[in-house]
Amino acid sequence: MKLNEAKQQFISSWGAFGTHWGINRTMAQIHALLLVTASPLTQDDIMEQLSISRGNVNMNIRELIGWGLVDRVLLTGERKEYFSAEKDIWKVATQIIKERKKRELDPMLKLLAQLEEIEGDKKDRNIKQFTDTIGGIRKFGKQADKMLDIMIKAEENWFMANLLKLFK
Amino acid sequence: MKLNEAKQQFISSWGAFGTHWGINRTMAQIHALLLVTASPLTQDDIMEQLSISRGNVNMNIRELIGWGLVDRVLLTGERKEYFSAEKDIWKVATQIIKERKKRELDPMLKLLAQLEEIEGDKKDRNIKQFTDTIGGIRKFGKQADKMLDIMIKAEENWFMANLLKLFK
DNA sequence: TTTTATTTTCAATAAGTTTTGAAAATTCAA
DNA sequence: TTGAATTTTCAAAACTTATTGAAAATAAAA
Repeated sequence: MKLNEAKQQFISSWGAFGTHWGINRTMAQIHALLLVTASPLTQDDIMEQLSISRGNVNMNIRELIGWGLVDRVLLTGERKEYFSAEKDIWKVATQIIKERKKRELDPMLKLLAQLEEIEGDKKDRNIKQFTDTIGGIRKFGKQADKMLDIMIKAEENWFMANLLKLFK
Repeated sequence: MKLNEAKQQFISSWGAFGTHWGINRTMAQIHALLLVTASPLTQDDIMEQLSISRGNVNMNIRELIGWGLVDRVLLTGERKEYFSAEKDIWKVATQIIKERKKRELDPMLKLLAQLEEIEGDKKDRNIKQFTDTIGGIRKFGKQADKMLDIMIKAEENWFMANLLKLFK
């Protein structure tokens, strides 16, 4: 397999993969393209390589920046903006975990806590089933929350450890 | 808050939550409804409680059965089919992990292995960037794969399952 | 300042996905 | 068998989300 063929395949699969995770195809494809490209790219490069419109690139790039997965890069002497993706997959993963935790898990845990404070006779079969299920989900969610914090910390420490090595 | 209000809220939030995970709103809502309802329900019950069509219930229930999250229940003397959801959230989670691993992670790892076998000079900056990134993602994916297997095993193993209950 | 390059916005439209509902198929009892 | 109850299917319609592209805004150069 040739490099360009392989790139195309990766971009296309990563895009399809994304749709199973509530991420839009194009956003995942742009991310994939930036992941496997050594040098930063401009909006025009991305438009051309993925055959998509300027507006589409612009919106999705900004979304990726919002997720902390892509950075604007300013090349000296260049008028255009360039973009590049974090290549360390652990950093990518912890960044995604951090964001999804904040956007989804945290609000869900808050809601579940409220739902457990239900009025009525705790002996009632229906009420019991409800509070038991909600309680179970909440406990599970809290557990997951803790575990993810540990993963994030581990990655940050690893990063710090490596950063410090540079100064030794 | 009253039971029915709380149920409605849970169903609606669980549905919205699902859309961020590539699951359709209705499927997640049906799952939520079955999770918080003590007794099994018929298609008609679900139609009524969620105000959706018969066809919609039927398709999504079958999808949920395909994911191993919902079971058909036959009540003696009843002509209609009843449906109920697994209520133990750990079992729900491991079931989802198992399925997604099979449907998404395994094929992705297979593809990444192929993409690493690329033709050309390994010293070339572009080729190096590509194989490094793909290799990194693959290593990470394999790691995740192992970790998920451990979680699944833990849940399936009686002793470990009981040990885990201490943390639930 | 004016001009030109570049980025951003957003209404219109295209594409994709979900839902409906009626007809067909199936199941079970009489 | 036949017929009523129930489940399944699937084309068409409704709804949702993504994409385009041209116009407006912004930034840099002349």
